[in-house]
Amino acid sequence: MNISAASKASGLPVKTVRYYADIGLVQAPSRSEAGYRTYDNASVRKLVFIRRSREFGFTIEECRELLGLYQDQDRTSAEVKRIASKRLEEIEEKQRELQSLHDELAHLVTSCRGDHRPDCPIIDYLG
Amino acid sequence: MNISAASKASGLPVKTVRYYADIGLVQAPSRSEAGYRTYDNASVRKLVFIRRSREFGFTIEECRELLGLYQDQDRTSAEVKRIASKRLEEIEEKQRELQSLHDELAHLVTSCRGDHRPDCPIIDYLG
DNA sequence: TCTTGACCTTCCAGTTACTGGAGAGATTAG
DNA sequence: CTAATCTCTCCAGTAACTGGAAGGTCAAGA
Repeated sequence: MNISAASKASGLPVKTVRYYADIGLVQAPSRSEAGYRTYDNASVRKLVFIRRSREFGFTIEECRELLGLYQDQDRTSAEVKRIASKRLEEIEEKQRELQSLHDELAHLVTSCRGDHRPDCPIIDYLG
Repeated sequence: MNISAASKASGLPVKTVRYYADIGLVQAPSRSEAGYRTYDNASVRKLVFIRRSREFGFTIEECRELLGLYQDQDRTSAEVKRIASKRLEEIEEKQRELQSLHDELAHLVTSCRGDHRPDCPIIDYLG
């Protein structure tokens, strides 16, 4: 499999596939005689694993940890759960932030007439 | 006012106050004989305006626009409302994303026993 | 007067996780 | 044989700062 096939199979852009090997997140792939990267199904599975982890918002370093656990037959589910719970708390924290931001901004937007005149509660609030 | 006083008064780090002038978001402040930046109340008000706008998640470019409107006596509230509504929609979009992420991850975390064994629905889901 | 410590300056580099593009070699279809 | 498509490496840019080094300035106290 050349890189574009691995890209399609994994759902990651070609550039990103290269990048993940550059930073050592995945093993550097073997090369063809011409120097082309070649991928097998196992590599693609790891790339998919990373893509899904990234979609959950895990950082690259967390993906590194998770991938390590994925490949470790002696892992404990406690370790995985710890990392996932941490991410879950971050998500919840972000949700709380966004909620209060939303409420405040929604209130301002509602109370702004949005006409040709300069009076504006949004500007007043910010200034 | 020297930069650290302006920093305290505006609630922005010293580095950020300098940065905002470097990128032309605010006017370059006047300098003392020794080359120290000097700030007045009007500058501080603008910095506060930017800080609040940033807290709402407006980008620097949006802050530039908003600050322009803030200082424009001939602005229309419609223009301000347009920018704020756009941001509000982004927040709502992000909230929806986070909500589905949250639900999925919370479900996985709940169903993971988190013990010493390797079996883990989180890892299974990612892989 | 000297010194110490807190400020201030500029400039450069690093952060996160990619993404875009240039220039050049390889491969494949027609 | 040629044109299109891949692939390679390397460099730079993104957003919005943040950290740190090297060095100048200022005010207070001994």
